[in-house]
Amino acid sequence: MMTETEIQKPEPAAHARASIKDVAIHAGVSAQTVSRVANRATNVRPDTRDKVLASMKALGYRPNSAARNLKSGRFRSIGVVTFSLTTLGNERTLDAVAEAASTAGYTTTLLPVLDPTQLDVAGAFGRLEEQAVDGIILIMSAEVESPEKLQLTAGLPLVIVDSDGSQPYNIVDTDQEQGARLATRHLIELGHKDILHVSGPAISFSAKRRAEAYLHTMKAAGLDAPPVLRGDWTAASGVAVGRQIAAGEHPPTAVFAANDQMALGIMHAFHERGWQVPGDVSVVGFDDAEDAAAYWPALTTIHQNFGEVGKRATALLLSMIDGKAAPKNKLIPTDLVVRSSTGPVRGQLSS
Amino acid sequence: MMTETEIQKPEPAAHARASIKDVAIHAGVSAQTVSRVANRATNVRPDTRDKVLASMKALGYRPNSAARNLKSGRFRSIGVVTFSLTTLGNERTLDAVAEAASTAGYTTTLLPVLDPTQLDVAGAFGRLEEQAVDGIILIMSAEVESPEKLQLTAGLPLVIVDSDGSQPYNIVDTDQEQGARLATRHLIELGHKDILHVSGPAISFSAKRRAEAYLHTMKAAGLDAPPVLRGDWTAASGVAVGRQIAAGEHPPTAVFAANDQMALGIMHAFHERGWQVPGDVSVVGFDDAEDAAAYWPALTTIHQNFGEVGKRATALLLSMIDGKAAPKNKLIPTDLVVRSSTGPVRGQLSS
DNA sequence: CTGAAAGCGCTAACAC
DNA sequence: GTGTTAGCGCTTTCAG
Repeated sequence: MMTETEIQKPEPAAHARASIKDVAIHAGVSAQTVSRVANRATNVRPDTRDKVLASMKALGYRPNSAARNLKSGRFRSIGVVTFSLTTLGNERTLDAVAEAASTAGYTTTLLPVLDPTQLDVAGAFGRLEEQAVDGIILIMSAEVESPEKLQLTAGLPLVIVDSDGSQPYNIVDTDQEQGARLATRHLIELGHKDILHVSGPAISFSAKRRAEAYLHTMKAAGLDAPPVLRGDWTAASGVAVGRQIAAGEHPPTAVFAANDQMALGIMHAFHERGWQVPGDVSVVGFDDAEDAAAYWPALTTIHQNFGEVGKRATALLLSMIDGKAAPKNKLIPTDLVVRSSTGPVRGQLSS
Repeated sequence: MMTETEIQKPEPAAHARASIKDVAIHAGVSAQTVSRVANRATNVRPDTRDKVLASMKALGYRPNSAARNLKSGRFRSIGVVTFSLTTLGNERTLDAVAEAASTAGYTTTLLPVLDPTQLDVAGAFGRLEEQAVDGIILIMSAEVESPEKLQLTAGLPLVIVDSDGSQPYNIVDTDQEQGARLATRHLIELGHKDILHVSGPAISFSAKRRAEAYLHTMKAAGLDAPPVLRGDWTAASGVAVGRQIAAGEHPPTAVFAANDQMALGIMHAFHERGWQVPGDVSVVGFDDAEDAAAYWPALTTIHQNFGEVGKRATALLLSMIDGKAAPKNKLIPTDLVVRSSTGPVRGQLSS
């Protein structure tokens, strides 16, 4: 039981906001005039505007975006679906998306999918559409097993970053094939013949496309490609695979890792084994991670333009939201960044 | 001129959503009944519910969250203000925030501040409050020069991650002092006396607190602390500082870097110089970056529990949004992770 | 169990 | 230049 003398603040949410009406009353004008001032309409007399501005300040007025959204039918926010920010270059793409969106006056709403299999459940994906967003960017990195299920977002504009390209959606992605070709050719041009590829998880479209391009490029050069090894994108898996390579009977003279983190781990394993990089074996990565130049040795890698991918994806989505037609399936080219982890073939390794 | 025979879809935004009214008409019931079904109210006859459900499906009905927000006065979204996702552990904190928020049924809205000085402008920060969020988490990493200005968010619940602690806000952060003490003591216990500290940017509170704790710990052990060197958190700056150290006359036997990226760069510079780590000089980092174990050598570092920081910050903000009182200034402890970059003092370095 | 009415805060359209 | 009216889509009363 509570005593009646204790006055309890009744509002559950402590911040009771002043509405446009309150300001109107306070300033002795109509709500419409307050609205005009808030929206910087020109047809308000200066002294009226000042009066309203003063009242807004006095009452701590801030427009209620829910009401604005309701009127406009727009949320001015784009949803980004991710599985994890901490792996891969997802956060770099997200950063670019957030920046591009912000520049366009949009906010970015994170719609994390805690469990990838969730997406395969109709209901779960359907929930996305209830979110206060005008469109969705799916940074999936291919963890979705059956993208057909994405049909469920039929109602909202959707742009996919990273996909196998077989889906009827708008896709913006790094040109994986071109990048993998660049990496493989670089090694071939250095004279390497025994080039091993360490791929990403089987489920990943990017990994698959990089591996395929590697295979094609080897074949085109008349080289035999040894069986592709597989990591899970993490540096730890790179260490494991690297040790496996280092323990093998026929060590390659060069390794093309499907991402920089695995390349880092692979080099770690090679150092453990006492191999010189690139003296004994050359290593190329993929991504151009922020720290790649500080790895030991500085990593030769394929520069992915995550910023451009994020920017393009956002621009595309925004134009879809505006109902404009837009070009689909934009592929962003990569660049080879030669640093110190690759070199010409030298002697034969003593195993 | 357009021909009249061509029928043009008039909607600017291509996705015309069915409203609750449309469903009501389609199902031959009132809008209320549809609302009840949508909200899983129990008092609806099963066959009525099925009828409504069918209509919802047929029309592709999805509730409009703007309208809901307007009624409820809540957005069920928390805003996260960041300056950059790509540096530091920001994205790991963000990931944890997004996950915790999602679990609580909240969405996470990114409010990127493209230019840190923006925050110092009253108007700019004021805009945040117009966003469709119920509270704000500021992951500032101390790039704000005058946090007093944050007073401007008076209207919305606010939690700050990383701060100098002098502000009257709710703060959740890693226990920087404890971590830096751990790192410094570890080196001292290994017998090191010449321990150099490479700090982060002068503006950063974390950097400042780590440096102070290092200084205190050295002093407490009766050791002289050489002047603190300074990087900008990046691996590149680590390389630069590392080269500076490697070129110096009196090389230290150990270096405590204020973050892992700089430690990586410092080790890179030492390798260039031909120094063994930890044979000639030991290196400790701070953060326990995802790849730290794959650096060469595997980096001894201070594990920051970003996940816990993000989770706590979110929990705190959520309870503030619910108007509950909450403990403030929660500091999350760190752990020392000993790997292979630190060892006992050996011989004197030949310079 | 279901429906009708009212209103959340804002703005477009139209008065004056 | 300013006020009035109406309604965005939904939910919370209150009636039946």
